[in-house]
Amino acid sequence: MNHVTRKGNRSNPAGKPDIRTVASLARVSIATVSRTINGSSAVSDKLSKRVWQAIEQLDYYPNTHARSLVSGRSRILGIIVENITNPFFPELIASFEEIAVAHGYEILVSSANIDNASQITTSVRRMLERKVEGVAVLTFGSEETVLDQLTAHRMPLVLCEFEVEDPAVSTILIDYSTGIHAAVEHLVELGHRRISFLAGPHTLHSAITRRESFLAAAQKCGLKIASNWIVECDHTLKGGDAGFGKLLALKSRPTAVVCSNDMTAIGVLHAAHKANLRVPQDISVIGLDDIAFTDYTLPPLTTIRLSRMDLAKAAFDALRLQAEAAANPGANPGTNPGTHASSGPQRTFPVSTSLVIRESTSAPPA
Amino acid sequence: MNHVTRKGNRSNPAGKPDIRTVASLARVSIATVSRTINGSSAVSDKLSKRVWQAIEQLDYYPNTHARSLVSGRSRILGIIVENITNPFFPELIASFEEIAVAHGYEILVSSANIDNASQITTSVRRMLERKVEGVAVLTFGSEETVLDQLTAHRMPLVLCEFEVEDPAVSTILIDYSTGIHAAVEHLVELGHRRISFLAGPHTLHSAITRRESFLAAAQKCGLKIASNWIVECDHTLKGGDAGFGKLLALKSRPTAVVCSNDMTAIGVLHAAHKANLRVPQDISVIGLDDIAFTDYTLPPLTTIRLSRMDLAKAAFDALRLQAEAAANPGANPGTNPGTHASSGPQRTFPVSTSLVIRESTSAPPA
DNA sequence: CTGTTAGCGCGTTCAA
DNA sequence: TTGAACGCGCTAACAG
Repeated sequence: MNHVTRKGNRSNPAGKPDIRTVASLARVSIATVSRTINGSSAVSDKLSKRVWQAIEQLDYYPNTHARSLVSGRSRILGIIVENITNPFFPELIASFEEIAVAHGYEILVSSANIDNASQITTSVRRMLERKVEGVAVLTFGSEETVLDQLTAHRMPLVLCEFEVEDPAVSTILIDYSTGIHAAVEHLVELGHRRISFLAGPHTLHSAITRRESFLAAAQKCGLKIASNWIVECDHTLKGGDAGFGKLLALKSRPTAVVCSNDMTAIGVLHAAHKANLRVPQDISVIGLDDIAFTDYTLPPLTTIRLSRMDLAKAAFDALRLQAEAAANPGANPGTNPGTHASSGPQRTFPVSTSLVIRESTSAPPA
Repeated sequence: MNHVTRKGNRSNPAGKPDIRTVASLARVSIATVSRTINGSSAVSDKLSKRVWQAIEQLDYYPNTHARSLVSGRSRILGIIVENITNPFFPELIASFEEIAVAHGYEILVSSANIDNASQITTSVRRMLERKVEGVAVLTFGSEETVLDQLTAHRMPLVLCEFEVEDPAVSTILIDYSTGIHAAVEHLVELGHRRISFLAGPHTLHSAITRRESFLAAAQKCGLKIASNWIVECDHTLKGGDAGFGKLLALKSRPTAVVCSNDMTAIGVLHAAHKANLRVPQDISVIGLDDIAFTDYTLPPLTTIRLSRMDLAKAAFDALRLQAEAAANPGANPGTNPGTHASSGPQRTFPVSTSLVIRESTSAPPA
């Protein structure tokens, strides 16, 4: 404790400006300063102007710790992601950060490995200690462990592709169907009939959804998909490489492959090259996510776009709704007055996907 | 304010456990609880055990906001990066996070565009408001603006490749020479004599250092580097693509190109493919950073490795030293007692580089 | 509309 | 060694 006791010393010229420093310079009470800053209650123009002037003059900014302590609101949102080496996640975090900051929230990022129990315990602990008002669990499906720990503390949450009874848990529902259906249709129109799917881990809800969307789309297009054309990978470069290797070993090979994410697809590009297969002349490849790199792979990758911006916005909206509701429990937003039995505030948030055609798809070899 | 006034209500069975909740359960004073948690002063084994037991039983964890408020230490470190689409930075952030968390610090990430003045003002403001104890400015060189604002607030800083008088500013000195020299030597040994360098922006200190290291290495190897073989790019995929385009227009083309970073090199791979040049048969390419993707480019990229882990550790060490020094000004670490005129605590931190040979380099065409 | 006052949860003096 | 009391900077009651 290095502050000399200075009870009642309202000028404090040396150190950082206080709310009291501002108050005395503006010749008002600290309450008035607080009110003008927060706009919590009307302040006369005259005083308000004096206060803002003092704030500017002193380069004053409020102490968020004190603020959080007294208000019970930290204005921090947590975000947990996995596998930071997939560029999709940094881009997602950046979008989330941008939106949150624009709305006056801070973010606390944790890139824990979701299957490492001690890591996720640490992650949860960090969120709890810093008193985040909600957590976006953007691990795309393997979130059971983190879920238990967080819901046990009544933490508002938003997840992907996984609906939960808990009223504090919202869900982002990504419409993979549209994008994946467009991809399959695109291949069929090019003349492909034999299409493979390199799936993600069966432990990820969204990977399962992606695979099912693919199968549904194939069926809709009247395609028969041999079961060994569906191979489970792990959403990494290496996994895509290895997964495509399995496809190569088949006697009856597909002419096109749709991948559960772009990393897998880039791995496939790599494997195809090693096998002296040209993309797209010998084999067509489609990814999913549309990360920045897909414009610069060889060849540029046709992919199913999943907007980071949309996803981030959905996550933020969900969390803010929860945080705001928790802050003023009386408001009861989202319910018509009079229909008090209605379903409460919005808890599912849709995000769409779409096909981006580049150069990794063409007609199959004759 | 949703807490019902409960002055002196030390049991508080419903809500989150308090330090007072712990104290009463352990039948000690709150001071004793504080002391056992922080180990600030000796507590008898008997009481200490009772306290820890109560903490566990209640699943208590301290309120960091209250802690920060009273202690003046937030235990938060800021990190400002640019261009999050370059995978180097996410990997760097993840390493920094891991180290910081392991040492009980939280991190506050900001991915502002350094040339956007309002964005960086926002970023600085965020750091200030949350009372971070130091900021790692890992934008690799274009940090003047952020620097002014932060040093004006006496914020401890660590930068790359840019030494500053201010005793609160530390510098990470990356030994590019060794890695770049190894790269040039590698090319020379393969038989190359005509080597190009695709530089980074001249506004980045580290980009300048990289270029100068290249020129020095070339000279050491007895190479003549035509001035139009040095082309300034911008460390992006697109920039590398365009930069290589300029090289192609030359009558006297180089047989190898060293790039200021991996993103540039991947752009070159792309451009070479478009120009029907085979890598490495027709042209050799070397990157810098060794991001995860370089293992999966076509062909896998020979590159100069700059360890994210080392860099993150250097940044953390620098900041912690500053933060600790600021917390207890009496300690005077890093000076021999008796030589009170010595230079004070460590302020420069070295990081090394090394060559990683993959498949994008070979002998030049005959 | 404005000021006074209590106390958010905790670290740290000072006495005992 | 331990405990009582104070105050970190701020917001939210409550008076006026």
